[in-house]
Amino acid sequence: MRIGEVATATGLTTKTLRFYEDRGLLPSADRSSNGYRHYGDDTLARLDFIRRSRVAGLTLAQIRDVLKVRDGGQAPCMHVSALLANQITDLDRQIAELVALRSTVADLHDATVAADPAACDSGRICSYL
Amino acid sequence: MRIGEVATATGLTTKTLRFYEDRGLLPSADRSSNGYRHYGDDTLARLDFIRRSRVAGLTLAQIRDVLKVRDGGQAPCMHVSALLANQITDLDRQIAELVALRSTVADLHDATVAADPAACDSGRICSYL
DNA sequence: CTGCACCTTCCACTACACTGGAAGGTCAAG
DNA sequence: CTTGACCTTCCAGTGTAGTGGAAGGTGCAG
Repeated sequence: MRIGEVATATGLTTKTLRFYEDRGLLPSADRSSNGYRHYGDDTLARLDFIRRSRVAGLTLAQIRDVLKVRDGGQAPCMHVSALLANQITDLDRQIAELVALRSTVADLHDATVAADPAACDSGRICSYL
Repeated sequence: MRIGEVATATGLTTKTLRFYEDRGLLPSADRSSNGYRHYGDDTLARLDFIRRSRVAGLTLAQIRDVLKVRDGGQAPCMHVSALLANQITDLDRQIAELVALRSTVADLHDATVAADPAACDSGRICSYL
């Protein structure tokens, strides 16, 4: 398959496919005599793996590392398991931060709603923030 | 005060202060005859406002707009109130996304823990993702 | 032979908030 | 007079995941 066909089959753009190659998620593609990239069907499975991994919130760098393990002939199970565990820890931290921020902002907003406009001219630019 | 003193007083770097000026959060500073920036004490209040706004998760562009309203002589109350309301909506959306993602990733991780390593060699690169 | 779709590379740009470094001017102390 | 701590400007890079466009080669139909 040429790059455009892979793009159509996966819903990605040719730009993105070249970008993935550049970032090491796809191996350097075989070329026909005219220089066009040429892909086998295994590429579609690989791109679907990349898609699933993206949906799971992994970065391209993380996905690249998993693929590198796999391409080295090793089953990436342990690696993937550890990666997902880290991912969960990260997500919990991010969620906690956002929830705390939400609470802070909600308090600030409540103050703006129940406010005396005259207070606006204190020396702190805005009395609500 | 010179820029270094402001930096020390606020805990920011001189780089950041020049950057804020460039982005319109600080007005073009007065200069001494040698070209050095020269700040009044009101700058500290302004930078503290910027700090509080940053803590509330506002972007520099949003803070700049609030300051522009304020510098125009208007009390930015209504503007700030609307901004905070938007911010809460955004945060709720982000939190919901992260919670959903956390659930997806947790399910994937559970599968890796309770797994049969032999399944790793199916044609999908990694059977867990 | 000309148009069109397709492919190639390379460079720049997006948003965000800085940060690093080069090259040079200023000022007080020793 | 030199050292060192300041200050100035400007350019470039960080990380993320691409996107946009220029300039040019390839291959097939009409």
